[in-house]
Amino acid sequence: MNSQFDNLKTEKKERIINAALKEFAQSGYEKASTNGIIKEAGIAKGSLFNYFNNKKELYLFLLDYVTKIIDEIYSKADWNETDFFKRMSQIGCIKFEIYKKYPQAFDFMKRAVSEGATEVRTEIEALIKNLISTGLERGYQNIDFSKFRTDLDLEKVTKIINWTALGFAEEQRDKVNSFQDVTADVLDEWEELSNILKRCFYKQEYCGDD
Amino acid sequence: MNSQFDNLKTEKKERIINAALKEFAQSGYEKASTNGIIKEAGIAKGSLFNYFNNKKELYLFLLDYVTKIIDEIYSKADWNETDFFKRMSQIGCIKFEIYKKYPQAFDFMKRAVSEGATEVRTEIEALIKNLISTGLERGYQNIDFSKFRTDLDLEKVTKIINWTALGFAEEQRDKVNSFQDVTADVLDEWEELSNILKRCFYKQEYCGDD
Amino acid sequence: MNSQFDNLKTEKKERIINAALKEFAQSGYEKASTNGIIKEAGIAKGSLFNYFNNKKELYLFLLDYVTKIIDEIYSKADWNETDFFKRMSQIGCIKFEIYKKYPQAFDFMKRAVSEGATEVRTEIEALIKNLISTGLERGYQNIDFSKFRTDLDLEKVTKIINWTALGFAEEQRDKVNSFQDVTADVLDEWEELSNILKRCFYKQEYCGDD
Amino acid sequence: MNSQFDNLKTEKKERIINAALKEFAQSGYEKASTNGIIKEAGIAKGSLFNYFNNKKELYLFLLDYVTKIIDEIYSKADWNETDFFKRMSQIGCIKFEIYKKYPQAFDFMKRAVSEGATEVRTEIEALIKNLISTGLERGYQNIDFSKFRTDLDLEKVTKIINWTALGFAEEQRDKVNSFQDVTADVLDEWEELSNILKRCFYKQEYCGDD
DNA sequence: TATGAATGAGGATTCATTCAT
DNA sequence: AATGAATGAATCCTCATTCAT
Repeated sequence: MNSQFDNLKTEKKERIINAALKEFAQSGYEKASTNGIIKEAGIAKGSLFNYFNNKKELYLFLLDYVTKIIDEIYSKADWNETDFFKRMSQIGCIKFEIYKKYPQAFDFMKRAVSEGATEVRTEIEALIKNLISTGLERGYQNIDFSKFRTDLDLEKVTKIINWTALGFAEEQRDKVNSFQDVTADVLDEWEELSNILKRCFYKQEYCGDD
Repeated sequence: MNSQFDNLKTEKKERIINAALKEFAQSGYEKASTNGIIKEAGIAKGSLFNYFNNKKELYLFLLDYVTKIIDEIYSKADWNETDFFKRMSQIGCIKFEIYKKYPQAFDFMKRAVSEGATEVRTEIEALIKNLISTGLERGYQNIDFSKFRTDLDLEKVTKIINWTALGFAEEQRDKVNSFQDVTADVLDEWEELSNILKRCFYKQEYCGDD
Repeated sequence: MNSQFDNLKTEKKERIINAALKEFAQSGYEKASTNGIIKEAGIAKGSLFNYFNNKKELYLFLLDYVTKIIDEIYSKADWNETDFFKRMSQIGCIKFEIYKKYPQAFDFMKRAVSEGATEVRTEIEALIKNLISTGLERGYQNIDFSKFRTDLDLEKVTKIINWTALGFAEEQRDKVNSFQDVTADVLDEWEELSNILKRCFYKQEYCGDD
Repeated sequence: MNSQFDNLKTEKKERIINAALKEFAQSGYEKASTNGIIKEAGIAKGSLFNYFNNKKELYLFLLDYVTKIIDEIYSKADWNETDFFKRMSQIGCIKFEIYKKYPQAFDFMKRAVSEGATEVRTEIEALIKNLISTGLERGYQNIDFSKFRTDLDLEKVTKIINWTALGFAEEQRDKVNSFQDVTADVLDEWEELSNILKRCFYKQEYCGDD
């Protein structure tokens, strides 16, 4: 079980976690090599299987680990900000900060989303579903929806905005591939998109560009 | 070569193609088992390698096969329709029709897009690049962009619409997972989204829900 | 059986024989590909197995074929020449002539001698033994052994000469590898070796260099 | 690498080495079956590939192994012996002793010399070239060539003697095939050949049969 | 008689997992 | 608790041989 793994020194634990995240992120579940992990982590073959009974258990542990990191995003957000677009920008920035801190975790998660291995797909999908639902729930907390035009279906409008944000994020990710160089440019471009959306979906008095 | 495969009876060819599409869609390139394919297709171990010299060649053949199916979409579209949203609906419907005819091909393509295997990634990326460029080119052919508001950046606006369409399609796919039962409902829902977008992005005189 | 093969047109027979000789010479028994043979010969897969029940039978047929070619060597020699060294030179020259006519047969034979495949080794060894014994028997026919010194064991002396000839031939083969460019030089060098041997093993009155 | 293999118990290492030598000697590089080796050695399928990454590496290891055995021959010879024939006899005897100790190694080497597999041919040829050059160099070390007649080309004379020795060795090997029973007889026969050669090639004062 | 598609045993190699130390 | 050698099922692929046409 994990009790044995938990009792390890923090440094060793991190070494193992990072080695495993990296390997799974690079190669996907099935192709990831336990040999690669133990080599990178500098531990013995048997040890890995002492800590985690098998590959799947290790993968699921990591899935749980990154979930906690994602939770960090939400715990850091300023839930008093009531403007929908400002909240989105804020969360985007925090995501980015955390990415710089735990890059492997993000690469792992990115890979997990498109993971095809039947052995773990179910768990990943459940996690994603959960993440999305609680994410939306928390993401919409304290938002002042009264700024939106009342002649448009609010649910649909927020969907359009979310899809736009998602599409934009995807586009940026494809463009940079490693989040190293992105900063102000990306934010500026998002600002422009935000303004278009605001002008369309907000009541006229809230359309100011600030 | 494929000459031997081409000479097979249509029924057998389809059995093999579908078995392979299914296996690759489920497991990805590397983990897909040729054993699984021949078992599902009901052919002998060696036969598959008579038809295709190796796994990669088989995969590339399938990639070509689905490309042709995608081309079918465009060849069936009415390129005289100048309204952006009507064109999108039309292509969406055709896509859907073809999906019902070749469901595995779509799952295969979906998987291919996020395929990580280095052995075939180059080919996939080339194909995608080609698909996107000719796709956009053809997709925007004859569109009357003068209907759009001139005070908004047209490029960004079309991006928002495309992301919305993509996000909506994804949502529907996740919802139904097998496209068996969806029809009018989906179209109605898209119509509603379309109307919101039209009201926001078209000049006022074109916002009629026609 | 071979009756079916025998009834083939000469041209086709030769095409098949040469293709097979070439393939076996290049790749050895086990690694030789029946596919390679039928492709080179321009016949159908099944045909080869109509003519010869299996790979081994084909190989054995070729072994027999080249044996007949070797017999040609002896049938062409001038058996009235009684000088041991002149006879050797003569046979060497004839060998060389025939090599130029049937190069594949020689390459095949060369490869056969060092063939390791257990499936055919027995037959090859029997053939070689037979070739050597009848070869020696015929090679020594009509030779005037009275020219040799009587104080040396004749059997041993002829052995030494044969080993020298063999060693020399081997050396030349390694040097040229394809018998294309060898001619006078080789003969001259052999002449020199012959003279040394003559001076040692012939009675003094026969040591003249011609 | 070989570190894992090196750490094995001597008995197991020898079992594997001998099994592999035997298989490669019998079947040649390409046709040699790793299955055959592991079966003969009594180890698991995967183990062989733990010790040696692949077939080629195993083969190259064996090539190195037999080279060391050959070096043993030279390290045991008495390099103060200046008589050419005595030196040859001596090395011949040592070779024979070692053959009795490592029969498979000799069969392996014999096969290697005529190995056709392109995958290992380069390495074999390099080894042979090295073996021959250092072999000749060491073999002729301290030899008193002044014993030879000066009216004969020394280079050619030594060649004749070497070819004779080689031919004789080959003859003996073919005769006994397992070297179990040969001893004094062979030496006696070689002595007789030596005497003939000495009487022909040495200056008269050194022809004593001692 | 000639064909070539179909077969399947066998090839080398990989890798998660076990277990004696 | 930690180790790493041993395992063997599963991987893709080859090829001599068969057999229906």
